[in-house]
Amino acid sequence: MGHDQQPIWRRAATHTLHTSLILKASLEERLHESTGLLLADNEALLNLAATGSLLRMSEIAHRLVLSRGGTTKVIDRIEEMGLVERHPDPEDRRATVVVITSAGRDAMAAARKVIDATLEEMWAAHISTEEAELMVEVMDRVLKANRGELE
Amino acid sequence: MGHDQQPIWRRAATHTLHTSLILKASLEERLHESTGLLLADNEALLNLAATGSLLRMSEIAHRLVLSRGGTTKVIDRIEEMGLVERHPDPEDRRATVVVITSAGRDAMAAARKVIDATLEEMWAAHISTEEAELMVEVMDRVLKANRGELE
DNA sequence: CTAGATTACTTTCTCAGTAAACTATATACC
DNA sequence: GGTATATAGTTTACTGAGAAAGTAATCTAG
Repeated sequence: MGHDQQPIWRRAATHTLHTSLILKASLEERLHESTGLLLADNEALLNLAATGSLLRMSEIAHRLVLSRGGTTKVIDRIEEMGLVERHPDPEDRRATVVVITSAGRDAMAAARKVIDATLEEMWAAHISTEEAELMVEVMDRVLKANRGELE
Repeated sequence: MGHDQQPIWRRAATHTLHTSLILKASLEERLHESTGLLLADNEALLNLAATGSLLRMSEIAHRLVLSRGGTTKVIDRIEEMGLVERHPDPEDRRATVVVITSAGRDAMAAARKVIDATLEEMWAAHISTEEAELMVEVMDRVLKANRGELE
């Protein structure tokens, strides 16, 4: 019943975790349904586009906070769809560089539309600009403080 | 590099999602390592303890935002550990009620310690009381607005 | 009172992701 | 230069969770 007064920070954490769970699931579902992409696929494309279109596998793994094996599968998946290409790195023959294709850029744009529409409906519509600014600040602080927790 | 000015609400969403991802992974890892429980197992115990120690499978599924099949497995797991017991519901023989055992209450207390320690270190230490209060309010608003997104 | 629909739970199949073993290349030390 | 160690990526075995089919019990209509 309502008689357990929880510390405010625990309530903040559980509410945030729970909201993220629901939001992420909805994003994943709508994105997958309309583009065939998973959120991780889209993240990979976004990172590629934001960095001169070219990244090593290990750098992608790091940016997506994903294991190396998991990254192999993400790239397998979107390479199969023609959204990226793998090329050997001439400077280090152990490495593979991944390059986004123009189909990849198109897919990314389509994904952005779906994600933004969902985010506006489920998230932005209920949060003021000031609140959003504070959330960015706070989340950024927490993130920086825990950098290295998950490498 | 930094020339893509994103809308603040998208940045708020991605930061929140990313922070939640890291926090949840750390919680899961530390909890599992020190008690053998998964977060979902702990959630099930918490819900049982908070409601007279007794719930139906379907009610647990609903509270954990988990599929029915997933719930069967959560309860299988913690029943195996002796933390809960399944009993037939005398009022409806299709149903199963789950009851927390005293070992379950002990496990719950141990889990709370680990979780709170982690939360204090990774979360509470970097957020003020006012910020936490605002986060609860905002997350609650978003949650309520999207009630029913994921049933 | 009994045939069909619904509800509660479990089982099976599949999938995304991790961890550890494996292959190939690169670097360090002697 | 040659052996040991480290690094990049892939492969394999496993795990947690979802979806759909399966089983059993209950409810509803006629």
